Amino acid sequence: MNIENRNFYFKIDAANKKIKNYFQKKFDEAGIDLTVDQWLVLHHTAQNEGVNQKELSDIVRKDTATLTRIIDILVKKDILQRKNSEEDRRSFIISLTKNGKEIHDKTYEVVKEGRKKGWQNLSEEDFDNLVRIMETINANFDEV
Amino acid sequence: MNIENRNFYFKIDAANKKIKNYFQKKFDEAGIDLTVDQWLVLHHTAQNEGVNQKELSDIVRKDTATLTRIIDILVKKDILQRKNSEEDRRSFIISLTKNGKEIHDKTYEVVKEGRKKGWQNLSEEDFDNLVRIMETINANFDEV
DNA sequence: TTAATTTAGTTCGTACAACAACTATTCGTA
DNA sequence: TACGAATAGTTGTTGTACGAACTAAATTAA
Repeated sequence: MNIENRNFYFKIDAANKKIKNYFQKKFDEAGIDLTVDQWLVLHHTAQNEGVNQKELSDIVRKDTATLTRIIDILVKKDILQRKNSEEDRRSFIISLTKNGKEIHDKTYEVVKEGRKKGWQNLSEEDFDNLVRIMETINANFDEV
Repeated sequence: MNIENRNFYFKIDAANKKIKNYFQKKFDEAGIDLTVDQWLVLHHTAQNEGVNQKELSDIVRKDTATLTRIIDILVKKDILQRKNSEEDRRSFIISLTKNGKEIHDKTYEVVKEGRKKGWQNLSEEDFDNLVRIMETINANFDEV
């Protein structure tokens, strides 16, 4: 196939939406009041205790404006909390509330089930290839 | 790696955003007044002359509500046109205007350049694998 | 053939994505 | 140390995503 006709974006975008919708449906069914993006922020906060919003925005790959709004929602839901940084008065340190920890644990189980389901008929090697391809594309589009 | 820890969605979502942003930047630089999603609708309309909105929504993988709004915008921009279907008075047949054809041709060149750039350091086999993996995931999440 | 159901398309509400403009604070350098 | 540049975070705007409610037309069933 001619390289110019490799419409990988369309394929990736379609799968991306499908995955997101599936996880959202599972959250809804499980009575979990979170969007998939809210969960991503919760999850990466759980795995990176003590980071500020700027650092978190790099980790979750959302710009700071988007992240501000998602954190606002999660704070309202008593899942995350902002604390003033002692080193930098412009910054907030983000962490999970007690409630947030419980919701994360519960939700993580649902996520793991979804990952299993999504990877049926695919191998370890497929995963490695997928990651490599995604990261190569990412690098190809870095800083023109 | 434990299957449950294969967070493929996060990888795919990150690459997806990167690709979309790159193409958008190229459109902007080329003076093309289209979003990437608008271009997708334009492109698939060009390749499927004579379909109605419902059929087009399946083809471009956007729900009918989203598609209605994108078509509204493209009609305002004199790129697409709605014609009443003769078989079904609820339906519109979507097609390109003369201007739409010109914009599609011009823009397609930019898209092809982007595809080449995005696929650097990747092979024919990688493309086949990517397509297979995306389609397998899609199937895995079909109709639970 | 009427009545109930389904379908094509639109509109509404909420959330995410990106960019731009803005405030407050910190950093770099003269 | 004082001033200009850079940085953390917020807000506004436009566009897309999706479910839900809705209209009008087509289809199916009684």
